[in-house]
Amino acid sequence: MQNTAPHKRANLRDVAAAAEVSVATVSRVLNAPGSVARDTRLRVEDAMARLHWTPSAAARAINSGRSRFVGALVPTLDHDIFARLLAELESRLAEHRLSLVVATTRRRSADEARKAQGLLDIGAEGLLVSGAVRAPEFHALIERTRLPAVATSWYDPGYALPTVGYDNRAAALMALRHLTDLGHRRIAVLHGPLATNDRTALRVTALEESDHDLVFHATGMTIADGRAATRAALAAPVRPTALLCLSDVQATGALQECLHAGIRVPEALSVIGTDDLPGSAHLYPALTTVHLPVGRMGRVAADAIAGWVEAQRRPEAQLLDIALMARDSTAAPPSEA
Amino acid sequence: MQNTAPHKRANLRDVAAAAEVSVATVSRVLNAPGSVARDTRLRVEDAMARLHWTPSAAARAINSGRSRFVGALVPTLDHDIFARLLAELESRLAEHRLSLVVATTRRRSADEARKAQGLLDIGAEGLLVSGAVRAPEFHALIERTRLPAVATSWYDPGYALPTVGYDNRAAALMALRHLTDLGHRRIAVLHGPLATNDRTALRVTALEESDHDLVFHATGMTIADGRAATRAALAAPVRPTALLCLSDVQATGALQECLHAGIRVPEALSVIGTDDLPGSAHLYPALTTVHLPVGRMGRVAADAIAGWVEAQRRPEAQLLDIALMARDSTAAPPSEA
DNA sequence: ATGAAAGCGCTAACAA
DNA sequence: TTGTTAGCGCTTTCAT
Repeated sequence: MQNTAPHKRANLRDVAAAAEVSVATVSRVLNAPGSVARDTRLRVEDAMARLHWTPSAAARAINSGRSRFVGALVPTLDHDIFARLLAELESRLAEHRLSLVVATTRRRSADEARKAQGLLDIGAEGLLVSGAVRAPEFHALIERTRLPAVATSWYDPGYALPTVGYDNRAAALMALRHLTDLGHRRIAVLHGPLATNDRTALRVTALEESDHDLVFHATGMTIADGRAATRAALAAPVRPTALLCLSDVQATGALQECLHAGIRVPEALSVIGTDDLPGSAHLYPALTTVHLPVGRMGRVAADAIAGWVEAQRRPEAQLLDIALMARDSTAAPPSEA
Repeated sequence: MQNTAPHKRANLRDVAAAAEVSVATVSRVLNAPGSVARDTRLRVEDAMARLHWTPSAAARAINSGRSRFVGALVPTLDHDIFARLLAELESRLAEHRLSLVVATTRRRSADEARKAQGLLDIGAEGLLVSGAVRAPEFHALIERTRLPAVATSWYDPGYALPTVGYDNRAAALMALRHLTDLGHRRIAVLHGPLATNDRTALRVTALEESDHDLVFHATGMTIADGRAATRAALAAPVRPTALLCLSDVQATGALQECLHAGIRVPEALSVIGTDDLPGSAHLYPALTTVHLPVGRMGRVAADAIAGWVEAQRRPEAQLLDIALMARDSTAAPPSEA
């Protein structure tokens, strides 16, 4: 029989008592171990261990005004690109001793503001968002609270939030250039929804502004959508010699459709993607695509937001390099059509 | 010029002052609105809005002893299966007004205990882990702290933690049965690392214990690994007529390899997977596989942990159904070999 | 229905 | 180097 209370979690006072020091000393071995005499410190640490004590994050937060976590607002986790982004964010933030709380917006503008508010309510010190946020309430919130927030997946030094990402226009044009350099003139473009995805919109706009005569096919973001859009593109009166897909997922669908339809790639049709997903190099044929540095983007964004919340350093917009990965799905167009 | 303090975030006291009530009343409109007179409540709510006030999560946590978030410990986010699991967890937990903090273990036993401790330190009320956790320190931690924790991706009513998942042995045997029913006798099995993935180990063991004469090929969890292992399997002195892949990723690699090598599937070789990833139905040929209900698992697990932390209801282990998705990558073996 | 006041577990200014 | 003590923003008795 012990006469201590039944089973309450120990607190700092208990540790102080057990180590026969004051609460301040215990707090010191936590926050400034150097300022505590060696054997005092040892006694305290021993007491902490005996009582299985860990400081209460809530109590520390209330005093320090810091919660040590940031929120990430992504449209979905179903797309490999966001999953990889989060993975890198999480591991890099951990190095800054920051945790990551995840929220998904399902591409709904209403969710953007609501979930951002939710993250704020639970004490997020910063926000990471993917792409431009449409909801005006979101921006009002950020402005009002002065919450550090960085946007990823695109680059725009003029945006309200610091951006860490690549040049989406350049990515689309790089793919286009590759095709035209090979001699393609009849090119169909497969792209995702413009209304809910500004990166896609940027890519499409860049292509529209080029002098080339492109046919655009809007579709969804799944492999099945890519297949369907490919069917549509190939059924056009003037059949394209190349398919420019603004997402590797759609390109994957395009390749599948060609396989099913018996169309030889790249001999009869060239296919190029955008993203360079892990699987893209292993498709049949290996997909030529524009590499978007998602992993590095995650790390850079993590450092940016960490620097901001830790040291009040508002980061500059950062442009990350993209690169053409020429593989086996593109070639010169068939000599005569 | 205002003579209020520069720009401090409002607190409950400020709201009370603005509404000309006591702090207790403000607290009440938050926690028991019914017990406050209608127009007092209106006055308070108005003050809250005017001051843009939201309660501090840390302060509430310190008083209520509740942080309202749970942690998820997953090996990686790079695999579609974990990404989908997290997506479902997050959205379902949100319905319970719980947030999700993500931590990845990179399949390292040392990380399991370290990251779990980290989640605890920041105040997680519960833990969700994927698969069996090897690290003994993890279990010691759970036991000592009595932290609600549920394991997903497998089913074992005898495990230390409540499990929410499917029968991995049955999944492997279901795939095997499909092949043998078709007449296959020479079957090669492609599987991932046994040492770090217990679900894989369960599947492999089940196959080993069957009476069938199977050849096992251990490989990694990428498409490239699947391709390499397929090459190895097909180079065997007695060439298999079917490939049983314990992951759809490996099956995808197998299909790619066959495409590259000019091996016709399913005429010359049957390929079956396990997982039923979103893309699997769109491979060429469409992959026959065993469907694992990852989405539902996420929702069920979220409900389980929520019930536990909210109502101290330790959940029962839950078995989820699996199903064979017979598509185009399997057929009877070639008549003569 | 409302208010006064005592904490929750910790940090940090100030003293010694 | 160590201790005392006043908060941090909120919840929760206990009065009224």
